[in-house]
Amino acid sequence: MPKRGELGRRDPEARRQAILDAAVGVFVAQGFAAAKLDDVAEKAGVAKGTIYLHFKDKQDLFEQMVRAAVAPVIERLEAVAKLPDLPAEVVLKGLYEVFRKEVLGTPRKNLLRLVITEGPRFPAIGEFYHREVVSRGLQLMGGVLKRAAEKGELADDGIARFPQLIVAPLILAVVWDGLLGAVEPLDVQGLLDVYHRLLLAKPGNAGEGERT
Amino acid sequence: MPKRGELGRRDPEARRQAILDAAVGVFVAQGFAAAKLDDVAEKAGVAKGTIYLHFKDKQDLFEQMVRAAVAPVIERLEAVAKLPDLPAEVVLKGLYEVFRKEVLGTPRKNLLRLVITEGPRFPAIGEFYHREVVSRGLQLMGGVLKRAAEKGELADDGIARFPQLIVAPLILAVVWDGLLGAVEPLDVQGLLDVYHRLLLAKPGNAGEGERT
Amino acid sequence: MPKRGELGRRDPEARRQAILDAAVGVFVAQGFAAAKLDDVAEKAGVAKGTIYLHFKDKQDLFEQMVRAAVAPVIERLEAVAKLPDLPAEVVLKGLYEVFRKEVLGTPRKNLLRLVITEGPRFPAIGEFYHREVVSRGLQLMGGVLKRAAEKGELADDGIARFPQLIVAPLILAVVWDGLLGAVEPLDVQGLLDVYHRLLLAKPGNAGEGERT
Amino acid sequence: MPKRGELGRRDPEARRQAILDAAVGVFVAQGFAAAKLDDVAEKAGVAKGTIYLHFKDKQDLFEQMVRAAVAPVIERLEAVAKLPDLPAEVVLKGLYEVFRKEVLGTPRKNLLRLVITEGPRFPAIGEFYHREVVSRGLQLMGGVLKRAAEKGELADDGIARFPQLIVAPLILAVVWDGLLGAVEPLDVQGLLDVYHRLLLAKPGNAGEGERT
DNA sequence: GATGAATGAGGATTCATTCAT
DNA sequence: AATGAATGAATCCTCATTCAT
Repeated sequence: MPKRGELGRRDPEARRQAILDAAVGVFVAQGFAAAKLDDVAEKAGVAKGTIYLHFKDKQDLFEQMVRAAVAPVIERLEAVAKLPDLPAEVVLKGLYEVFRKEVLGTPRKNLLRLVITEGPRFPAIGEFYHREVVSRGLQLMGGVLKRAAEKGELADDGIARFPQLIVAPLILAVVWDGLLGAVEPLDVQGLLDVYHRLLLAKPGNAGEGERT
Repeated sequence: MPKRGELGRRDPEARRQAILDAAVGVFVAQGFAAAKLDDVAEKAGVAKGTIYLHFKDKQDLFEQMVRAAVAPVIERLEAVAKLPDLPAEVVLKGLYEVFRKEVLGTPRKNLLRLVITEGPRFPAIGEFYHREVVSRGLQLMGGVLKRAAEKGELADDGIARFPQLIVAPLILAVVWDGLLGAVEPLDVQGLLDVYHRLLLAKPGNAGEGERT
Repeated sequence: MPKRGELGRRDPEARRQAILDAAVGVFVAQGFAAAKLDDVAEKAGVAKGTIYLHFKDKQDLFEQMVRAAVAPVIERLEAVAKLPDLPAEVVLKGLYEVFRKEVLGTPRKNLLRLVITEGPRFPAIGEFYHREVVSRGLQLMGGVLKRAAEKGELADDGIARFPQLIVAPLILAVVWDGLLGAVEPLDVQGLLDVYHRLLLAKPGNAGEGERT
Repeated sequence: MPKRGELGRRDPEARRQAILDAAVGVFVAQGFAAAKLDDVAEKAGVAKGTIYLHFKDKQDLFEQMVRAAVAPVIERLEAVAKLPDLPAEVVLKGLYEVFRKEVLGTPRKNLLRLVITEGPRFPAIGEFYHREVVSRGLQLMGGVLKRAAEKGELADDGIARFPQLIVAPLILAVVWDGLLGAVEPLDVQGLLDVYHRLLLAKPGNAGEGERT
């Protein structure tokens, strides 16, 4: 939380970023409609008017904030896409591991929840998110699963037709955490372990997996 | 959409219900913060002030609306709980079928999404929802799964430890529909079919590797 | 300047009128852009929000205020139009007399100046003013002048083609009063007397008129 | 509309003038209150801050802008004042001709309207305008008219006491154009012709009824 | 109880003015 | 001097809540 004036007048990009960072926090905590730009400004250490030097209005700030926050995810996806073909086992393990450590264990999960929450009211966000994240992710996972299916590694070849299934427990975890986390925490690690086994278990060898 | 005056002046309960019904629509469409009580009143065919005769304030209306809307679900759960033990196969099939037809195919899905998205800002809702729906549902599914596991019907006995998994694709479907449904609709039926197969063990490996 | 609460809740028309009355004062004093609705509300003895129960927004208030303020003028015009044909001499004398006493000598002149001032930025006002006041007035004066011309009462028959000329010294007086009145007051009575004589003087009898 | 940088950095006077020129356009189009200094700066090809190097604040810019814009008029008046005495006939004809061609037919009329409409809120402008333009103009016209009256050229000698009357149809034309020009254009030429005839005595009654 | 006009705190946005560069 | 990013006071407008009828 930078204090007023710490940001050099010279670096507009830093200011912009400070506003975006502050916006994440405020929008996540309050939702779009209830978020106050005053709060964003204060948190960013800038004056109210400054926000409007960088963003057209509240909605623009919101959308750009989502884009900026999602950018690293996109980069990751692109990086992964360039990797040589990896076995489904490895990809899944890595995905769940990364998600658990770098999303669920961090405030980042709140952003995902925010997208889920506000997306329906912001078509632009839905489209952007689909284009940049979802369709790329599906493509990637689709490829991995198809190869796995061909090698007979999947418990059910139908999985390859629904790469979304890979992500289902992650969405569940995020939603659960937001709604019920305070009442009954979820053992995400355990859940993902089971799910992972479930996806890859060959018929006929169910349940043989080790558990931590 | 009842018109003003159609509600008997004598029946406060009908008025209350009319307000709740109207509230569902408005809150679902706008979210809590952006919802206008003016709209609720108009939709309910009631004067704005009347809302305050039945509900303490906007938040109270919201919470009671969720309770009321969730009530039928609770009843269903209770009814099902009284049924004799049914095989997992049947229960799952029925659950997915009902969900697909009576939730996803209807405005009701929006309510579930509303709970998911606004819940985090309303602890009372999280607690209520957990107490009345989630814990009961888990209990129910837990029992079904445990029995299924004992009979070796599950692809992985770990599933019995995470009844939440049963619901994961449903949550996915609801979230997808809200965020991406307009861009790329999801073949829910196909998805659930695959998932259903995935959860249930293939013939030939029944009873293997029981643990516990 | 009614005080808050003096207006019965029951009489919305009175409130509306109070707001309009207050608006005249504020808009006249500040101009449209600089006028503060807070001031209007305070002057009208109502809360800010109340204004919006009667008027869509600031511009709507402005336009309706002009309409309301101009209404009596329109009525007058209509009343005069129903009168039997009067000689130009009488009509002119009456017009100048009324204008001097009931417009120039009162705050009403400020409203005329406001219309002149803001009209160009509010086409709706220009059109309304033309339709309701100007064209009717021209019609009226046109008839009077035509008859006068036929009877040879006019100094120049061309006047009948430009009924606007009747009004020229009145506009001059209003404009002068606003811009220069504080520095050098204008003897409107004297000016109008001369102008009156000028219009009606028959060629050949110039200057024979008595002066008060 | 000079582009940034075209103005010599060396010539502060040119910058000042560029700002004044831009200001005319913006103030005329929007009025004082609604005019934005951002627009002035952009139009002048200057940074917003630069305005404050030349003018104390918005009001100062406005007042100086009026002074600058009115300056040529003053020069004209002075030039005319040095001319030998001309007959009223010629002076009037010339005045109306010049006004019609160089004011009404040009954006300059907007400036006159601006002075008329904003003047009342800026006493300094009223005083300045009176001192520099109005009183000189009146003096000038007063002289012309007095001589004309003595020669019996006026339709009514009273005109000499109200030189303002000369200008009444011009004010009318400017006001009409702003308020009603879009709805019903005014035949200024015709109007002025009639008025001109009206002011000047018909042959045959010259010299009658002189009064001091 | 029911109404809906009235309230006024609250929040998004604008823009004259300042000031570090 | 010139710049234009930054400021924050000012203002329109909304809407949850109240209350006289």
